[in-house]
Amino acid sequence: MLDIEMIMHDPEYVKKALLKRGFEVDFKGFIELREKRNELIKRIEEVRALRNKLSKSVGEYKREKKDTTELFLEIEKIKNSVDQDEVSLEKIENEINEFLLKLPNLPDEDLLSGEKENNVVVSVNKDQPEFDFEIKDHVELATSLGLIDYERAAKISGRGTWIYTNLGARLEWALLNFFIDEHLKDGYEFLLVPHLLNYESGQTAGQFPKFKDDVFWLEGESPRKFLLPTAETALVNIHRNEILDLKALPRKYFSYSPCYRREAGSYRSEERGMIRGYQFNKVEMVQYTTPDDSDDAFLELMVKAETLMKKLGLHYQVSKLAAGDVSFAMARTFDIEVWLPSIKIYKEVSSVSNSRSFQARRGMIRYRNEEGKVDYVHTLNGSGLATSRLLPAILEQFQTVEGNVIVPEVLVPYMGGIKVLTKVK
RNA sequence: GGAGAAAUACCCAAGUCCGGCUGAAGGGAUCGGUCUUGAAAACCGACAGGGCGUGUGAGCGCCGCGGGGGUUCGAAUCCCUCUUUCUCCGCCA
Repeated sequence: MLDIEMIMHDPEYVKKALLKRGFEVDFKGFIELREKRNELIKRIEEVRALRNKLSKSVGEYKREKKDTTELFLEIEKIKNSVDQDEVSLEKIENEINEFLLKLPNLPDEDLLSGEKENNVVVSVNKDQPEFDFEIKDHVELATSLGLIDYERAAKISGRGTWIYTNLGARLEWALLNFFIDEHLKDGYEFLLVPHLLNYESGQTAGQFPKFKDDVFWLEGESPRKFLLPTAETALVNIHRNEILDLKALPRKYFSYSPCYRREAGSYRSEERGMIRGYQFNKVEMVQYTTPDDSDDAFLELMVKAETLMKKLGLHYQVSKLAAGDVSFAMARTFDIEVWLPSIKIYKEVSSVSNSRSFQARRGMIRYRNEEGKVDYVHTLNGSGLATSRLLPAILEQFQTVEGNVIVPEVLVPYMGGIKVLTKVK
């Protein structure tokens, strides 16, 4: 949610900033609604003040055994005078709210405008791996090495799913455990969250109302619940409607969860195997900070995510997203994209974002500053990392001429000492 | 799933039967002070926050006793509804 005062004071600025991400708005109607709202509030409150005063007198009169006929006459006169105004006010408040909930976050000043094409690669780790043999893609490798079973997954679930089998399951779990240990070392709090969330959580995170068709809803649940599309949705909601102590900031959390996404219509031909599915695993980091600290926190999350990639020894690039490619709730996003040799494409395995006060405003997540004043926190999140996309990258980047895969050194302890994935008989 | 009980401020807790002098007793925590070499204890003092409207401002007003609605001149208190927590029973990993 954007700051209403900011819109009221400088609608042109907001309009221009949103245009950078390709979002067109006109605030004229909105400003009129706000003005109308304030007018109504003034009128209603005046009448209420008078009524309160008179009602209080009734009590006093009764105690003193005075006649209250006069008072009741007066109350009767004003009683229904603002009924219509109250109805209008409620309607206007709803309209205002709906409008605000549909506005995306303002992109940071330094972002380029435009869509994906304007993303900028800001750094690269290692050279593209070169192979002097014909490489296999991760589907071939996973199948021949017995790591993934796509067919039986289709049988028991449907398309867009897979089963991690044997060493495949172990490798996926090794990644998760490795990441968890790294975050614990850095002092982040480990939370395992519910996967079924309520509507308010989706609204605060910024998924709803705009993207409520992108998640899986549970039938027959009342109030309705959806499957979390990322642990961020849960983590960013745990302090909803709270005022945090300054001493409690920054808060640094991480969680592992499967991520459930409908990905309606976004399936692309090169996205075979486990590049895009209805369910994938991810470790997610979230920070709550003061506004002053959020830029540092962003860097910290970035470094943490990149460090994991470096320790795995993968070739990747970091992209600074253009305003139009930054998601609805975020002011800035850097993606870490891993190289997939078979399709010669970099695919996102981590997305580090600063929402600034956008989510905090939606969820009334606040803190008390040095002067004792209440202000919104900043929320940030970063994948650390999406394992289900990492596994294909590891298979492809670390494959050998024999069709085996070298296990990244940092994962070997988590694999029970297994250094190479070879074909099982 | 069934049957009960509850939700009051940072925490505990009174008030709810019998609606008005209750924006809410009391205690703890916290903060400030006295005392002390320092600390503890004791004592004294402060301590309802938050949202919204209005005003340059001190302030004033509206809404706030889990959320939403209703009854009433007036609701923490009465009614409806939702959510959550606890206890018991059933079922189950």
